[in-house]
Amino acid sequence: MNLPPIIQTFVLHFGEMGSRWGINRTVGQIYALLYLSPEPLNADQIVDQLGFSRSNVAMGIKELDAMNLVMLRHIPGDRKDYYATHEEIWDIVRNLVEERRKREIEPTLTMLRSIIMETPTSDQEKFAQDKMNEMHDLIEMLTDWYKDMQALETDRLVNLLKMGAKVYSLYQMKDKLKVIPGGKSKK
Amino acid sequence: MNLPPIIQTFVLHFGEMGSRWGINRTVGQIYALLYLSPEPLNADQIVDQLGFSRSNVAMGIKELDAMNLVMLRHIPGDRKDYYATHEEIWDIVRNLVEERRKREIEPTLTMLRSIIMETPTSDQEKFAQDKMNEMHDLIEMLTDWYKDMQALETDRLVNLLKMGAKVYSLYQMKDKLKVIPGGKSKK
DNA sequence: CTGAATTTTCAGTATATACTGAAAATTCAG
DNA sequence: CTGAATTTTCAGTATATACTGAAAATTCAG
Repeated sequence: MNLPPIIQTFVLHFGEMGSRWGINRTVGQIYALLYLSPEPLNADQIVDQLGFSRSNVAMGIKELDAMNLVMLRHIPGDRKDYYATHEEIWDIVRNLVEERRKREIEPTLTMLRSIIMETPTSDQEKFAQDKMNEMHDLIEMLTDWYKDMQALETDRLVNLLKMGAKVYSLYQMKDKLKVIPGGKSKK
Repeated sequence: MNLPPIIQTFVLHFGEMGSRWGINRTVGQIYALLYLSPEPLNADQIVDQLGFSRSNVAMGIKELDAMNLVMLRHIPGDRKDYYATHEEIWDIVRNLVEERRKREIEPTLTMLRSIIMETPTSDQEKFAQDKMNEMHDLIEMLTDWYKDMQALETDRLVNLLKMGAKVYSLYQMKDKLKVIPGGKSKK
């Protein structure tokens, strides 16, 4: 690996972090490298900079592509495939959350729903079903909330997040409030 | 493994899901079993129901304990250690999020902060630092928001989440509103 | 259509992680 | 304090995952 120290630290960190996610070291490093690169990179450039085999890089790119984390780019007059990460960091976040939802939350909800349907044959099963039902409702509530947030435009979402819990005091006030016809919004 | 089918499906699912997290199959299954059990279980009971070795169970419990996902219980007149999950499902969620924050987010923030401090020695490093700075600010904003939410009582948090994006229209209205002295809150 | 450039696949191997059984350590009733 | 009950540790092994190099497949300039 032959990178400026600042970049190397970042790349190595994401390699390690990757394993806490489902993604392996190689994939984490490739992503980190692309994220920090001002220009799209081709597979050979990645090989040069990270030092693992060509085929490993190909597999890593394929995986990143399947997760929508990386975009294929072409440079006129060059047959090589170049890859880049999304420009806008909020697009990346939305994507990460969405991928997680698909891969982890949805299958769990499906499993829970099908089990909750079944008729329990013992007190033990009845108890277990009740617990699963509780879990199901909670997860569903969280994903519904998330879908709502996902639908907001980024700057609105940021506003809301920046308010944090302050929005709650507003919420509590709602019945004490009345629209003033001539009032001005901040915008 | 000798469990009622409903419970077995759930336990196996969490075993598989575990690997998408950082936790292994054994740990996932033990947790799922404890979650569905009306009573705390001891290591031997877990061995009987899940069918892996005593020592593996001991290690799994230790890991769950380190993550605060499991509580040690004692039954009068019995020397064995019994374990149970938290009763309140929101406690579980808060715990999971908190553990993740500690294990994934905090180290990343620390790394980013220390790199951002350094003086770039090239345009490439400058560019990389700018990207890291953007990432840092975004992560910090999200964790600040999360800390705010974590501090809310559960029922308030649930209210807020259930409102979803509707809270945003409230937020936009805030300058058009005025407190009506005699107004009644919902409570 | 040809063949050089490029990417992908895949069997084989290396590495990391999970799991076991036996032994050591700890706990506590008597 | 003793020793049976219980838990924990750990070296060895099994299993799963990551990685490589070579060969196959694909792409496209000429």
